[in-house]
Amino acid sequence: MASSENTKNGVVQEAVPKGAVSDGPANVGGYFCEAVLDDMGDLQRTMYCGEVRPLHIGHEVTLMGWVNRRRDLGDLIFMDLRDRTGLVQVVSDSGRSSDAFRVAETVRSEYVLAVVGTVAHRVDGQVNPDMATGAVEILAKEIRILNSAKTPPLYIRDEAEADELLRLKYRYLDLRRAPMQRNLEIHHRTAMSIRNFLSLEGYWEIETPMMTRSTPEGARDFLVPSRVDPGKFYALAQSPQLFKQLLMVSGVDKYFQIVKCFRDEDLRADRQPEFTQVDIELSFATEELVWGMVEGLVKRVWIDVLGKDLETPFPRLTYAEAMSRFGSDKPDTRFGMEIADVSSALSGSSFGVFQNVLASGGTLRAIAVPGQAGMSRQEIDNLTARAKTHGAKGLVTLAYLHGDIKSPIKKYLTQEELDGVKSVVRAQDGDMVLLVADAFDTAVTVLGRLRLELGQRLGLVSKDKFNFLWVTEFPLFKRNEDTGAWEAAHHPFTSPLASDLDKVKSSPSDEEKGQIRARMYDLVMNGVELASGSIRIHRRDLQERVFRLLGLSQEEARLKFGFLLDAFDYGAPPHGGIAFGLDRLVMLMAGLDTIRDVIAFPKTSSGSCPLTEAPAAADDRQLADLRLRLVEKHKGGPGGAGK
RNA sequence: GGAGGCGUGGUGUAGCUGGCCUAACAUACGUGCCUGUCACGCACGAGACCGUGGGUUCAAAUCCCAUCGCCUCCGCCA
Repeated sequence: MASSENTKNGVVQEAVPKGAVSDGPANVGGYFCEAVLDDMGDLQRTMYCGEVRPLHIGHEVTLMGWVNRRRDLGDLIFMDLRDRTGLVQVVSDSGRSSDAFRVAETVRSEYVLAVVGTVAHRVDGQVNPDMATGAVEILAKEIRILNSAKTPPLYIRDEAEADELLRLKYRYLDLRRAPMQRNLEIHHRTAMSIRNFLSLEGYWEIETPMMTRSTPEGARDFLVPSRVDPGKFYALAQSPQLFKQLLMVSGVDKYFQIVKCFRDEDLRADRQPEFTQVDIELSFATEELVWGMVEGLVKRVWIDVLGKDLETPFPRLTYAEAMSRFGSDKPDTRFGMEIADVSSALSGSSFGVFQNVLASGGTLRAIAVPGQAGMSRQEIDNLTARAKTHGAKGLVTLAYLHGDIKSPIKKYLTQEELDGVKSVVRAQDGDMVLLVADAFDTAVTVLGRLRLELGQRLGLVSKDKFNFLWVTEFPLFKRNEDTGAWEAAHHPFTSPLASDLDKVKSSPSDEEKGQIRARMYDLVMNGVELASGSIRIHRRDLQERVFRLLGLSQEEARLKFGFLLDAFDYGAPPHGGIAFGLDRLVMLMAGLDTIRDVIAFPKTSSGSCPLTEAPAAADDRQLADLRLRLVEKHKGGPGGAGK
């Protein structure tokens, strides 16, 4: 092009702020400004790119899409045109249609085109077996540039190698990539499958308020100041819990909602401040009813979305059993290495630490790590350090190798005791036994975490397994480590187990409080909590009693939950339900490690959105409307330049 | 709130036991050539002062301090 000389000056750069994507010289001096943009005019898309097949050969088609790649061979130009269905090759040569060819010469990556052309067989030997449309190509008759594009700051390729911050800033480009489109589709199809299933089962989808009142317990609320009533705040709903219970009182009978929930807590790979729940509630519920329904639902989703069947019913495990066997309330059952109680095998041991722990009500627990008896000194030290960060005071190792045993405490143990441990933890020759002596909770939690870490590291976790299970009979209350106060383990509306009801009715001691079990259940898959629910309390007297045990005065209870208690006075049916983390579910189905990849516009781990730059400051006028004044953020203590 | 990792042309990385770095490689981008490419090829070219601020030093991308951002984990998430 004649103007190419002038475009070389790299003019643009100086105007572009650092860190911004620069316009390529051609984009600026040349095509980007000069490109003659066409109108769709009377053109209508006749099919999608990825769906062209040999059966369409000879047909004239009109395709619309983005230029994925262009291969310019001089008098022959190939372009891969992309839409959400995939790619198809468009060919333009100087001989066939010189108009189309002239346009093709000016086209660049990510330009938006309308292509009219004939579907043709590829020339002999030029079929691309790696492409769904690899047997055909489009002989371009007309090419219209519907829009030009700057050189994108990320590659629109399947393999994402870009920094995630950049991907989030240009999310609309990141989402052009096929794997991301696939994730969005899986998300959509999962939601559709759930809607269909529940709808057919007689559940009504009902919307509940996002702006509601702050709940005192649980996660931190996102607050929304009221302009009309200055000094007062709404809270963004953490879950529709109370509303769905009220809907049961209303006689809705079966409710569900695919709903955004908000929690102002720190983020993780699988935690976002706003996330989507599948919230379900039904009247006259029993555990069996809920579990059966959920099993049917999950089965349906797996078939609809993944084309795979699941075996139901799912195995069940009580909380107590899950803790003692796996050291977790969400055990990953894809591999063994279960925790064993070696207390009685070592009860007579002369090792002082064991004696002390046992005497003070503690326990000795162990796992056998397969084939790891030959672990190096350093590996053992690392494991011990890991155990300590998880809360253990130490870690005892027993290496069973070639019929011999290597252990720092070998001299304190008899052969009988060593054999006893080996048989209780079901260790084979060549295994490394890890033993923690501590209070029950600490011992199993530490070993549970080591079990997970080692299972991962040793490749014992098979990626293609989906191991579902129900964890049941959770404790109703748990103690807050910091304050010592009793809190609801799930939420305060969870019904106690009938057999533990007498403990609720009386004035239980702390020990008894800790023993009260709840009609609560979690659906766990591969070590991830997928759903959580319970049979609720539906009677005022019982609800008030539970509030009291949680340390809520009658006054406070009425202030915060009066509307619920009142509702219970008017014929509340027994009811219960469950809530799924939809994004987590989709993440697991898609085989991903982070929930961000299945959410179109997620937040970074500090809660910001690089695309919109939210959160952002409010201007004075907004603050004035809300009668809010900001307090200066004070920097840390007096500058201790002591170093 | 705490711990760890990362931050170098548009992108992905190397360099980071200080001087051979007036920063390398790949890719993308631009120009030219090429009628069967499909990660097209070939040639030429433009492009970063190394997140930011301060310090140490004759000398810093490289060491130290602070700070910002991203990621992971712990706490937290009824």
